[in-house]
Amino acid sequence: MGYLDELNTSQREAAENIEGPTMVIAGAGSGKTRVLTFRIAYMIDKGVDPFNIMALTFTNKAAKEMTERIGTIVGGGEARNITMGTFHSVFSRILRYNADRLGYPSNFTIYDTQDSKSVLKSIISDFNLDNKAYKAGNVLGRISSAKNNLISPDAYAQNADIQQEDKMSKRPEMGRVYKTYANRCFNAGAMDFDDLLYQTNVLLRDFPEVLYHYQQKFRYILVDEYQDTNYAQYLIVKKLAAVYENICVVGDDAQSIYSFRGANIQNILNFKKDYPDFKLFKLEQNYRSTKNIVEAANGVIAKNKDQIKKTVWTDNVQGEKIRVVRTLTDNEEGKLITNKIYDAIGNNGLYYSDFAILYRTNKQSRSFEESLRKLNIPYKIYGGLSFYQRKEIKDLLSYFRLTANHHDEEALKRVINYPKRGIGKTSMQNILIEANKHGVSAWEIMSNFMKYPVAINTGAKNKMSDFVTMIKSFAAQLEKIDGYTLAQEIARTSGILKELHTDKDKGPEEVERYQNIEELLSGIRSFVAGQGEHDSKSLSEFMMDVALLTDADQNKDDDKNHVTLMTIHSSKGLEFPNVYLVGLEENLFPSQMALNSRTELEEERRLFYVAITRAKTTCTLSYATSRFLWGNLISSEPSRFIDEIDRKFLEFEAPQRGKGRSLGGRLGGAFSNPTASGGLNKNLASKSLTPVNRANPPKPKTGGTLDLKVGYNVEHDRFGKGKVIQLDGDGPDKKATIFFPKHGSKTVLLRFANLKVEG
DNA sequence: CCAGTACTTAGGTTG
DNA sequence: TAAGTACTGG
Repeated sequence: MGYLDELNTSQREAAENIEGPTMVIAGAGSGKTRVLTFRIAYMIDKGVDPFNIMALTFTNKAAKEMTERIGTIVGGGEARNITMGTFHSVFSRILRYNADRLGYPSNFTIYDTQDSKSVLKSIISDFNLDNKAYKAGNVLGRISSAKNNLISPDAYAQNADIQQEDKMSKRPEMGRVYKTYANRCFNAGAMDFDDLLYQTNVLLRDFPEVLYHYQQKFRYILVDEYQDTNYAQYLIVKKLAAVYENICVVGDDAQSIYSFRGANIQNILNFKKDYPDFKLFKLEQNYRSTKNIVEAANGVIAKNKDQIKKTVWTDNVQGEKIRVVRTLTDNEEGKLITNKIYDAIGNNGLYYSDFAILYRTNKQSRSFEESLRKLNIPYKIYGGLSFYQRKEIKDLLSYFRLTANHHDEEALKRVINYPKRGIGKTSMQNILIEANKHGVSAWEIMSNFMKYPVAINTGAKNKMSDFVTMIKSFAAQLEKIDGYTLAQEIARTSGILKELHTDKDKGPEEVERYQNIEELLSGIRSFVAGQGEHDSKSLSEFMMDVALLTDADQNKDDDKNHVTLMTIHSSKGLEFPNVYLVGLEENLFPSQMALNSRTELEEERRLFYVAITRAKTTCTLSYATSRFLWGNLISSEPSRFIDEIDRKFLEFEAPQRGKGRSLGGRLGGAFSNPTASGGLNKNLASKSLTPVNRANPPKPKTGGTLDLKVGYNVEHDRFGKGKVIQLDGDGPDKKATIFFPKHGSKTVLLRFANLKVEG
């Protein structure tokens, strides 16, 4: 157990106190992960069975890091038996195992936020609600917070306070929407992210034997980032720990920055009430940053009223002062910071990866991105669209989802007519209406036209039946062949691969799409390979985890030596030698939206605290006195947070010479630049052209509807020459799918297409 | 069905 | 400004 010698006194005490309720308040950079991992290692050394340990984190990254670190201490074999992961992944596994008790299939789909919003959009439109008051995102937020507070649809509808709130925000039908949403998800065999916590609570509440089982299994429970737990998470942990009370929570109230999504600081305070004889450990020595940085940050956070008292200190060197720089515009800010990084690397031989640019809002990344590119500095912007959210990935995954769970309605809607197979919106709408009428899935209707007569034409019915047959043929192989082989077959047979392949020679974006699909498939291949040849995994196994994966889980071996650009929120838990904290302006940071209440402002201040404490050696703050906002140049004042740092830790940098000149050049250019008015003229010109085109009367339609056959060569006004590859629909709905060498294959309505048939 | 246009809106984010 | 959605004409 020599590894314990690597801990300081309070770290060691916290790690060794493995019995009974324990709370660890861990200041920034105080070695929190180290305590957690050593604590688990110590437990195992003391004879605790790894099967009895559950460790919960908030991000996949944290879970992965901890697994690896424990593995190096106690050995991978032991580490594997610990139940470790995010709340969502750990409880999704428990839910799958017990799904039948709740009436869900064990292979239930996990709807991501996109799916959830799409369900809500269709409900809102079905109910004819005003989609201004009922924006899918807002409605989902409302439902999400209900679920996180364990309020069922029925309880929601009966709660007078909630009804009042919804009336005030012009959403009186919220209760009905929530209930319908829950029903549709259930009928689709789908849980959304919040359900994973909500339904776990239902499971533990309604099935005492299940609760008993997991109480016995998880005799030792650890929770990381406890300040970020919401009520649903809090209650799960409380119930599971109720018998043995071997619960250890680790967190830092000063770094609570997610209250806007339901995190509740009160959970830290409740801990005292729930476990009066708990032991409290404070980790106050910072190993990360210089004295200047630590003390400056302390001074800032001291301005908050709500906090648990602690004194973070460090033995590290005094270090440089925090630099404050001012620029005239946001573009100027980008150039200046980028130049500083360029110089620092050139003069001191540092790595690109020693630098991070942190900002409050994603859109601020633009000016830095431009300047970094100009100087050829490698950078990576974190955040934004993740791999798994990309259209082509979601499309293919939808086929996999549908194969595993036929009732998955969002997957069905996505791919029923992609690639094009002549199943239109109206036909599908009729199916969905029928499904909702009977309270069954759309699949149920489509595979049982005898039982559920629907008024759509036979052609569409036949095509749907073909689709059903195709998916069923995939499903028949789910447990027979390995996941990679099946995934490949689905990609091919469904037509997705072909669809993207015909696009391939079009442009870089199309090529990228194709590459993404290849990347997904190769990801499946490595997942499936597992240990040996005989235990290769199935596609259903892959699908169980895929909804919970994020970009960080992709083991890409790309170059790690780059400047990091990210929001302060996503920087939590990370550290960098040199941090540039940009856009320190009133109404931007603190955000304008946080100025209404003390608690909101305090959360912004904690965010500022998190930002400063990411820095190990140097920290630079910057602000611009004017900034482009939605097309307008607005002037801005320096953030109050700069003033909140004691002057003795700051060094104000004189604005650089020549800056005024370059700005003058820019503005002057904009005012006097002939292209500005030229551009305007161009717009006017193109507008005045349109009526001229319209003046050309459309040619009268020839009888193309009648005698067109597959294989004919035709000519289209816009797409040029092509060959008919498919014909669908009748009368006015008659349409042709035509392959145009220049534009790929298109489907056109014959009524409008004005095709010329070539002799 | 496709493509072009008019109109709206704008935070932070994990799973 | 930029991006996304809803609408409209062929």
